[in-house]
Amino acid sequence: MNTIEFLRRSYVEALRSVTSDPDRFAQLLRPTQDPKFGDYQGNAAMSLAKELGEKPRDVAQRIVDALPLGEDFESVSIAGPGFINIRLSESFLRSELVKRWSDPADGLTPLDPPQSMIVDYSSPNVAKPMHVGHLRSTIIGDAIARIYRALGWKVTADNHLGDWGTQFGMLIYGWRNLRDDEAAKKSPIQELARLYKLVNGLSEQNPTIARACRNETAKLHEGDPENLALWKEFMPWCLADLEKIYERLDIHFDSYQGESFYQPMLAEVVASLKELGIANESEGAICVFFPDPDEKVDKEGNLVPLFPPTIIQKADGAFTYATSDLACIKHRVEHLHPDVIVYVVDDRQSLHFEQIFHTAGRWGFTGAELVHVAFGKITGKDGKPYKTREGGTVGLETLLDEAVERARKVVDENSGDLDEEERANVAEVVGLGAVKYADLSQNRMSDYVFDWDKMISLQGNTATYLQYVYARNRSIFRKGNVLPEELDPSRTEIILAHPSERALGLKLLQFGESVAQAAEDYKPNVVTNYLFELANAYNAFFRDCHVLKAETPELRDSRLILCELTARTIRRGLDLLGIRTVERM
RNA sequence: GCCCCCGUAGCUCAACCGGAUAGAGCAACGGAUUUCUAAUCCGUAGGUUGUGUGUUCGAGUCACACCGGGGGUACCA
Repeated sequence: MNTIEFLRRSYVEALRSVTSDPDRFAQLLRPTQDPKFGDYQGNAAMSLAKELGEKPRDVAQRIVDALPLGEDFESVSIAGPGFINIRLSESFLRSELVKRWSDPADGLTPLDPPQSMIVDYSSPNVAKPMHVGHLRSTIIGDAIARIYRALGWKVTADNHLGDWGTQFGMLIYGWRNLRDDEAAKKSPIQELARLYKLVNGLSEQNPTIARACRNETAKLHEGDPENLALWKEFMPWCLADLEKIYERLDIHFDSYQGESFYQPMLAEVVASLKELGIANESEGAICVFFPDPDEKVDKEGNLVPLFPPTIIQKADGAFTYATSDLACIKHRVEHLHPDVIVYVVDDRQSLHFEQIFHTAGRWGFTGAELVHVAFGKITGKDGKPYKTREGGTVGLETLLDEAVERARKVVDENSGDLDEEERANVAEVVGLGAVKYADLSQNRMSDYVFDWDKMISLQGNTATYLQYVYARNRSIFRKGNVLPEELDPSRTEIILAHPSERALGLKLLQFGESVAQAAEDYKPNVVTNYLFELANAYNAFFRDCHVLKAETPELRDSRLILCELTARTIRRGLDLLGIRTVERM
């Protein structure tokens, strides 16, 4: 159980003496911002006072009187207008830390009740090189999947590939007319990549080629056997190519159900929506309209719809991505029965998701909660979308290479004692970690400025800082010739006498509630904030409380236990974000 | 036109569905090194939270109106 949940149990009971709805006010229990106020504060009295017509401090006093002081709470006091400040007892912290030692989940407690979730993220177009624009969805989506999995949910990570688009017309055209047989034999993926680039360029300049490509795409969509055969031949190559980069990023999907997968269902979707009167013909296209049930009107007295209409079948008969997304919801709900479906897609598609979520609801697919986890764009220092110096899009692979290269430079400058192989590994872990963490540590809604120096710089809230704290921590065990397994907090008393020891102990016990918070809001930056605070608490401890030179063997062991718990928590926390650690750096 | 998102220190960002004196990092200045890894740490300085009204015990957070930036808005995805 999370520390705050434990506390809340007593708190709810105490609230029962002043309100019939204690759970609502128990939510107002939270960690204090300043340790001088204690560990947790309850803010219920002020708002309750109003309802009861009493003075806030009197209400607070009644709550405090009902709280069981003793074993678990060292002090409970009233401050200011009616804040209830709670300080946990050392014996409570100690016994929780002992439990934590043998907890394989490192203090993460399952979200109750455990449910199932589909996380839809990354979703690149196959056969086109991945670029910086795919980074956020991929990284944030993976973190959300990892976090929910760690909290006991059944998570399906699904990559909704763009595998049915116009790029295949170009590939088919190129393959037929411009293929280099030898190159194709040697590396079909590279040959496809070359052809895509080539034909894409050609068709921009040459309308005849552009038309030919569109024609090949149309034939594919109509089920032309030869084009379909080529598509089937290309797909495994494309997937293998994607897999390479996912492997490097340590990102793994449970399924790859892309646009092509839903293609056969689209006609039926349109038919069904028409039959139910949800979709209508308008200007030759089949559309879903969104009339406002409240019938709001504008200044001219015209009805204002909730949203503009969305087209599910174009006048030329083609389906749209709205159709595909609706088919996808239907399929997922009917076959996978998720409780929640999360779409990690950039903010610009907010309207689209509002439209299809609303439509799905009217269509009767209300079983799953549908969530659009939106995020802003990546910009350069000038505030404009991140581009290469030449103005082109930044390839993802190039970007990762540069991250590792930059990390390598720093490693070479600082870690002369590591051999070549270890340095390369450290550079990889640090470089990729920097890229991921820079993204995840930011509130996802705002645009974020891509800044190499800040990212790889090791001060402040960066992955490298945490990785370094971890490595220094491990160094203590090497230096002291101690194996963590040799420690045993059931034999060694954990001592929290120094304020820095106590603060670290408390911070360790707040891991679970932070991750739960991050999950609830789909905000990985809550985890990064926590880890940064934990690292700072550890640094203060490291400064104030010498471990190996502790005054007594008991104190030394106690501090080693705190070190080990910190290391585990950092490792686990970074793991939730898809970031690795190294023992030395 | 309408809708959505954003606006917090010079810069990059936090602030846990209204809580105590708005917190970090960078940059600046000052300090700590025969080290448990100085890639770390400590201190100083820096603010009318875009503006204005309102709601109340209490507002960066909520409401309304403006200002500024970005995005979306029926046949691309």
